[in-house]
Amino acid sequence: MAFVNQNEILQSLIAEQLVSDPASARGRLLKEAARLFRDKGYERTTVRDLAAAVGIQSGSLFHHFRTKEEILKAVMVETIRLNTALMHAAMEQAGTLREKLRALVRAELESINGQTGEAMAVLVYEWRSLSEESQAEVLALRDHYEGLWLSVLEQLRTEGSIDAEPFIVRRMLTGALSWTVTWYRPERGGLTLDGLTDQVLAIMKL
Amino acid sequence: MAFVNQNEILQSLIAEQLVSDPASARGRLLKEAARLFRDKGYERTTVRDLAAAVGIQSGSLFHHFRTKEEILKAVMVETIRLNTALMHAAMEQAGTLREKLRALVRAELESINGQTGEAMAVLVYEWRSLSEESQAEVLALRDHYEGLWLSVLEQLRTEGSIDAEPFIVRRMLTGALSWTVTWYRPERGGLTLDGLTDQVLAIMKL
DNA sequence: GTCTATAGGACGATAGAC
DNA sequence: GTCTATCGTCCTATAGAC
Repeated sequence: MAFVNQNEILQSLIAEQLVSDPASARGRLLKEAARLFRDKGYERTTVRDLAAAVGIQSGSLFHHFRTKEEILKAVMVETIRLNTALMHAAMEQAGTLREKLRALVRAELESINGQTGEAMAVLVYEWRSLSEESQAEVLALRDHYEGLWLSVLEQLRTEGSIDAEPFIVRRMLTGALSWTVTWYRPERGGLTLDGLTDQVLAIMKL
Repeated sequence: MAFVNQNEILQSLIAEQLVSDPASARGRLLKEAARLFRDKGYERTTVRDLAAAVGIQSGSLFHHFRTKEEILKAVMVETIRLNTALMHAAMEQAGTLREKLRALVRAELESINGQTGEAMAVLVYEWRSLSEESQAEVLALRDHYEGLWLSVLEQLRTEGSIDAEPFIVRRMLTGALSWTVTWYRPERGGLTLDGLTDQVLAIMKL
């Protein structure tokens, strides 16, 4: 990951209009929305809270988004787009299969506990707040992301490096890694993101 | 687990008034509340929904519980009490350390995906809906439960059977196992609870 | 693109009869 | 212990001026 220019990836996604520029009005609102949705939950966050966080009145919000739910959906969609691109880049730099798996674990831990952590938590905890139609759209985006994982795990299975079913391994890892957001505090405690990645791989029979 | 009489444990907890009798008015309400809170979320579940689920009017609810939040707290408290007792019994029947770990994994998967699954999901996903004072009370109860896990994992570490830090292994397992509620469907697919337990242990380096 | 003002409805909780 | 009726509050979203 140290050799991937994460900012270059972000800039190219902004240029393609796949994610909002964090400096734009829309981008700033989505950033604040992610924080509020994670901290208070989607239902307990009011449009007044959202508007106040970017310094406007609640009525003005509806000039940018038609409904409150559209804001939640935008947070999720842009987060998946960004993280899929980051993960793809991280994996391509890895050589062996084992290194690829490590790169995936490291990148997902970084997504969950780094800059996009608030939005990733929203993706997990506020899933039910999304309408069924929106859920279907977001799920379609996730398929690419999950495909990266499954491809690596299936190859590890084929060469005999893992015993369990690849899709089950992926689901267990999804739960284990996303749960870190509830307890991992890099600032106090001394465990770095690389150290945490080491621990995950030390638990696994590889 | 096959030799533990789960119903006997439940009956003794009812006798000690640590959990409500599922046949009582209070017990039936808590069961319906767990289902509604899991399906729609705490915030989106109204007191009118809760009352309708047990066939009374919304005003009548407040004869049994002072506030809506008190219902959420009761669901969580009684669920932890029951599952701590079940897990304790499951572990005592196991011989070796490795068998104890398997018993813990099996028991937690059963809590999450069996009868108390709805309430266990509420415990994870609706945690933020609880006031800070209530959170502290429920956390105190969880300490016993977590102590059972840590004791086994630390012994496994001492004998060299696991490489990673016990408390990190437990947290990864918490995430992985609780996440199964989002995808594991025993009815279709053929994977039994024992099969799922096998997969979890097959992923781990033991 | 932001403001003020408010429509229109849903919510948690209470009061008092039975 | 349940009912009916309703209070007071908060919510999302809209309307129209600037």
